[in-house]
Amino acid sequence: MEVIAIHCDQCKERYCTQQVSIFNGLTPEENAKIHGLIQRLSFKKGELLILDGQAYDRLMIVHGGRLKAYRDTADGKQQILHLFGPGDFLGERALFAETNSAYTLEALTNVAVCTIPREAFQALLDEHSSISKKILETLSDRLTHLERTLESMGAKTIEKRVSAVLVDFAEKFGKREQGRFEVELPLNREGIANYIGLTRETVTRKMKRLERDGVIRANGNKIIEILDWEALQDSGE
Amino acid sequence: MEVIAIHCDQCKERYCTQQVSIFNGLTPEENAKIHGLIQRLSFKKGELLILDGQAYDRLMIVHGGRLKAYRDTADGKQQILHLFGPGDFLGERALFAETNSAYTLEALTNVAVCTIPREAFQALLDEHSSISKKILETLSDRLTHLERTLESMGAKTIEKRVSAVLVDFAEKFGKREQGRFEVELPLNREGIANYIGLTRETVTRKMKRLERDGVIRANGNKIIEILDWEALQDSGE
DNA sequence: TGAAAACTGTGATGCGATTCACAGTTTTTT
DNA sequence: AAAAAACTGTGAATCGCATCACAGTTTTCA
Repeated sequence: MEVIAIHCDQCKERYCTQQVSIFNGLTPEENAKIHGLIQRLSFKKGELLILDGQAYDRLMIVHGGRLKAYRDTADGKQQILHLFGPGDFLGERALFAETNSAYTLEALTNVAVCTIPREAFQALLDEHSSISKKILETLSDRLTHLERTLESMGAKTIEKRVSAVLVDFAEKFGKREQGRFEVELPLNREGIANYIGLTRETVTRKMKRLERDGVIRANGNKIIEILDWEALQDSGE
Repeated sequence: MEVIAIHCDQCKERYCTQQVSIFNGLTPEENAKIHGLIQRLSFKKGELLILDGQAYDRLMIVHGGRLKAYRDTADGKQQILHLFGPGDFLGERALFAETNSAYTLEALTNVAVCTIPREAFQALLDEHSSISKKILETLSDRLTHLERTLESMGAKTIEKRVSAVLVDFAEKFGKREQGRFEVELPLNREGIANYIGLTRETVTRKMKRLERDGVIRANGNKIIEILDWEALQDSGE
């Protein structure tokens, strides 16, 4: 897979600055100014946006689509570290030092992103403390989330790990539709396995069991309906 | 165990503001002003500073000693999430919202801490963007660290997990002395097990094996000497 | 729409971490 | 310095996840 950047012309219509919470509360002039600093890019499903270890010095904001951040491990697997969706940003590490990326970033769907160079963004931070605060808040949330993930990996039984990741996906990617709560899974079974440190087969078996127990219902491979939210959460605590 | 706060009179002499990187680069007047906002406390080994779920609205900066942050899990174990030492801060979540603590905080040694109320600290952030940046940087580092931990928990073999945590401790708590590199372990075997999601016995066995292989040497229960840094790191990647 | 590709489900087997129990050692306390 | 408390080491049995292999199903793409 190659790293290809395609300029996204449709994106010009809707500014990231209006879609992304870290830029909330800015004046129209400020918005316009920031808009001038932004480069908009789009990528096709499967493309790699950043490679592990590659130099990287921009803040990236996800406009639309889904991304996964992962590292290849010694035994040939991927450890998935984060999933990103619309409104999420990444690359904040690059804001403080000349660092290389700590992971590979892959498009799970077609995606549109906005990027801002380090210098420009640092200037923004100095001028607008509200942006700093938003970013602090987001990083703090991400830490909390990672802590929860870590907790579920360390102390929970395997069943609970699977339940926990489904709850996780449900909160981020699920939606209520005609009374049913459906989640379009951002990863296939193997991806889920790589996310929570299990094998594909084990994830399959545990999810099947949840289905047999009436906790979830599969609708094809990618969509699950959550039937017994309670049971899913309980087994996660 | 009770939550007891003892005022630390010796601490008055040395200000946190001079010891902690987030306050670097401030003028003496600024320092004095911040100093007025700070409450200094000390705790004895084993005391609980904050309980999981308890309301908490201050930023806490570790002046001296070691702390662990953990959550009790359903199966009666502790999942240790962070270890804190001098210069570390915590409670940043409280800066953005009325949240309750996400974990219990316990003193591993006698500790001295400084705390700043939310409002005062928010005002500081507005006035000094350098502080914001330092905190952003620290949170970003903590995320990176947590990502590494997560990776090691998900994809590495158990041996590698143990090696990885020892490297981790060595970087944070180790020191070179007369040519030997010694680490005073911040946790006992059970604590290490709770940190990396294994059992006490397994940690014991893996560490014994590392000792047999000449990678480390135990000096009592609490201190290990690292003999083959290379081997320890390699098995961590 | 139909063929190809990707993904999922499931049985059998083995390995290795957990569990349990208790002896041995280190550390703390007085 | 002695006694108590806390922690560590180790064997044996068990349980559960990983592995391997392959059939079945879903999704993709022409």
